[in-house]
Amino acid sequence: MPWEKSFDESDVVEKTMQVFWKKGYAATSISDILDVTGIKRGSLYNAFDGKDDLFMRGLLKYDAEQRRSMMRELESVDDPREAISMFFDFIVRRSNSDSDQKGCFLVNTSLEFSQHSEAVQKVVTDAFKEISAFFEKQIKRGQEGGSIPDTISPRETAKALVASLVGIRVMGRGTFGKAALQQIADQAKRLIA
Amino acid sequence: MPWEKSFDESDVVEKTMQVFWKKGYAATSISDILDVTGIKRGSLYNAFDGKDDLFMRGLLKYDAEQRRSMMRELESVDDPREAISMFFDFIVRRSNSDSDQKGCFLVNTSLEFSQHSEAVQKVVTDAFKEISAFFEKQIKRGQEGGSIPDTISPRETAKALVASLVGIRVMGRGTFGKAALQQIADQAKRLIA
DNA sequence: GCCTGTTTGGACCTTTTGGTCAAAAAACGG
DNA sequence: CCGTTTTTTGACCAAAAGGTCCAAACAGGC
Repeated sequence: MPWEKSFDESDVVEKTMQVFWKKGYAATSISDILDVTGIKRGSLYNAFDGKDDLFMRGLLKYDAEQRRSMMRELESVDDPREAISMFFDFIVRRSNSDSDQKGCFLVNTSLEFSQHSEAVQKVVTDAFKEISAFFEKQIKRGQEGGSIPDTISPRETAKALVASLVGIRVMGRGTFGKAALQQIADQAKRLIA
Repeated sequence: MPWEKSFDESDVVEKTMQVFWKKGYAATSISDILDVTGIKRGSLYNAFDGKDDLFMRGLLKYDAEQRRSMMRELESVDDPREAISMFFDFIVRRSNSDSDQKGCFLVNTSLEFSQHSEAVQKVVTDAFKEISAFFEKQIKRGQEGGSIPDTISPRETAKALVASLVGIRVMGRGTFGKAALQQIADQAKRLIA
């Protein structure tokens, strides 16, 4: 059994993810990836299947490390109102602390829609569905506990919260200033007030 | 004085706009534009400056014909609450009636952020600022007339409405179903209830 | 220290990219 | 019907795209 790779495979995926995240799929070239990873062409194609493969891996990594891990933390928050509130604050903080203003990789990808495979599209839509389901669950919990009014519709309000979240992610790429994002988040919370 | 162009220049811009709108800047090639317009390479470069120029013209056309013209109509609506409501319904209808699910050209462009010139970025940010200002104005009018509660902040609520709008436009590209968009819009309206 | 099987580097390939150019074609004034 | 002026056409270009390939470099087992 001879030899291990000299480069860290997951490190390459990480760096590749960053580029796709920032520039999008179409605007990112293999040369860009070579530059940022320091790896050589042959090594890349020896370890991965190509551009699509790299993109998918990056997207899955993002989904696991950013979205899923955050949601796992929030699942353990007792107060459902607080869980939703923290979700928004977390996203605002994330948006405002990224000097590259890359936004959300999932949102960005959802707008490159047509140029992606069904598999990629599924990752994105599933992610949004899960976020929506999370909000819905928390709203129901809040209604049971009496902290959220029974008059609102859990499912529809959940979708509205997702839309606000997406809006924050888009506007966070430069259209509005930093202060605005928190303001939007605070307004969105009024939907469950 | 000899000869007029055999092709309709504004027709070329229209068709070009549709392609950029649907596929984005990076994923659209000159050949795509040639195909969809039926024009030949030389003619294109004789009439326009290049890809960037075409993109800018398309974006300006969209802004004028879609966003500005809609807002002009809404300016003349008496009831401020109704004006805001109609804005959302209009966008929902537009999203749901587009079989290509192209979304909003301005929103799409705002996510291609980094690859565009300052001039393009300005068109986008100005558009959002104007929409926000429109909402703010209507909210203030509503408060003066008594149809919108004084307790809400006009400026911040306006921004939240913009974010919701953007969210609808993004989710309208395929993530959520058609019914969901109207539901989100209806929830967003609760911010001024 | 040599054989074995993998990784590496980079030359190379084809296709596509955005863009140029010169010759041919066409409408107008005279 | 002839020059002038502009559009049109398609060949052409250099650069960049994504991807392939193979000789050289390499770390194990024996």
